[in-house]
Amino acid sequence: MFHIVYAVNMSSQRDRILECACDLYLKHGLDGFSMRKLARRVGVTAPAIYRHYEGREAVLADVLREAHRTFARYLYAALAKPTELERFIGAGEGFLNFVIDHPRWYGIMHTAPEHLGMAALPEDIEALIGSVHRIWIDRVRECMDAGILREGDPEMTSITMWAHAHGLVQLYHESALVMTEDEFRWLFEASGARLMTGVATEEFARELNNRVTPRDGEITLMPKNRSVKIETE
Amino acid sequence: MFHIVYAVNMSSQRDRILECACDLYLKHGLDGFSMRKLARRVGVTAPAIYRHYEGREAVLADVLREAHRTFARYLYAALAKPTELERFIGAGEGFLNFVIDHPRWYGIMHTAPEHLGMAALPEDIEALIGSVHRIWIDRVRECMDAGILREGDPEMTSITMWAHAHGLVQLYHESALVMTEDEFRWLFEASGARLMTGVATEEFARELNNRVTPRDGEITLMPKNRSVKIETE
DNA sequence: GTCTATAATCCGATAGAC
DNA sequence: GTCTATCGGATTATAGAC
Repeated sequence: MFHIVYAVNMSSQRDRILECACDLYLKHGLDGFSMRKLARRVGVTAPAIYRHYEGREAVLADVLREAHRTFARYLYAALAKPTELERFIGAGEGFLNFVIDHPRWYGIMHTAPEHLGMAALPEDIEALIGSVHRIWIDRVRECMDAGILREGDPEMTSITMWAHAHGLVQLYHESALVMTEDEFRWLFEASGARLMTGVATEEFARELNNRVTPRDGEITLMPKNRSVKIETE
Repeated sequence: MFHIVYAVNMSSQRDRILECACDLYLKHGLDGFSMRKLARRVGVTAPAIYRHYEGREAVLADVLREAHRTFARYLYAALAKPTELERFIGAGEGFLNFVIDHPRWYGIMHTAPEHLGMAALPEDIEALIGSVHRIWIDRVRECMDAGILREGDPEMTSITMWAHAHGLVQLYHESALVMTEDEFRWLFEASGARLMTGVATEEFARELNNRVTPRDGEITLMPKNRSVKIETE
């Protein structure tokens, strides 16, 4: 009788290292992330890692890639929904689910590249970011067309909503808002609704609209979007 | 002829160290902050610092205190304004000015205490935070009474606006929004106005108000406020 | 109050044997 | 591919002389 061992994972060691690196980062954050600890977790000594990765920076770049890819998948799930409103809400839910499921990944995605030992973000990651921006802006645009959101610059409206969501999450994660996960889910929705309907009285809102400050000269609010393929499966 | 040297600064060394610590942190951030570098900046060797501070944590706590105190002073400036609306807008401007003038201080204020080597925030700093929350919530409340903001839970409305402002600043500081300081000032105001008037169409806003999700059971949205004295001068 | 000297750890990365 | 051994550097913090 033969025991056949398939060589399924020819280059598996790099994958194993990446997996451990993600675990390590997700558990102990950026500060607790060192090549030595990573090696210990993989079950080898530190120099062995360097056979598979150029250095710490390269490992972290892969962790970051994994984070962005997972994030994109959470958002892409909304695209399958049938109506504009459902896709819009679905994108918000995807965001919320991701930040709750993977707070540290969300953290590393908002860490300055220099802090990770990189001069700049790798091109493919920037492309991933751009594509996620595009998903979101497209949802806003189609909701404007569908009469759900007010007419206006979709990019501008996107940023207002993005900042609000991002800020809520940051405050929650840094424990400036002390509450349970369930309470935060409720807060996220309730505060989002408040943003939709506005916080000013109708009277003051009218007054505010009359003193709009138009701005000449365009601002590029979000970095340019590049196309990128995402495995939806 | 005598040269009289007054001993004006009896305990000045601690103050000098704190000043250098703030400089060091403001210039090189949390990562570039070490007792040795601090000592070099002060002009002594590292062990000398320990005569005046218990350790790194104690120094950082003082830096943090300085940051919060300055922040509070920026906000308190708005209290002198004559009308509710001006105090409200003044508080927003104070916030914006602070985050632009002192991005790193804003950063350390939103750094997890453990990351600074502390088990928890010192009580007096927590009190400072509480008093700043109170300033802001009071501004919202009086604008509700004055018919500028919609009636509702002032704490809830505060959080929506706070999250939006905080999120914008975070994105700007981490260069997710690439723009000049002037452009950001414009964006901050324009996006704030959007938050005031709402992003949804009136039709959809009505629909949204009809499916409000009431929540039974109170949530403590912000940590309890304690009173604290602030030097306004 | 400040110094020199040093302990005790950690880090990233490399050389060279196997 | 992995190991041992090590380089060269950083850090917090302390002991003891002056």
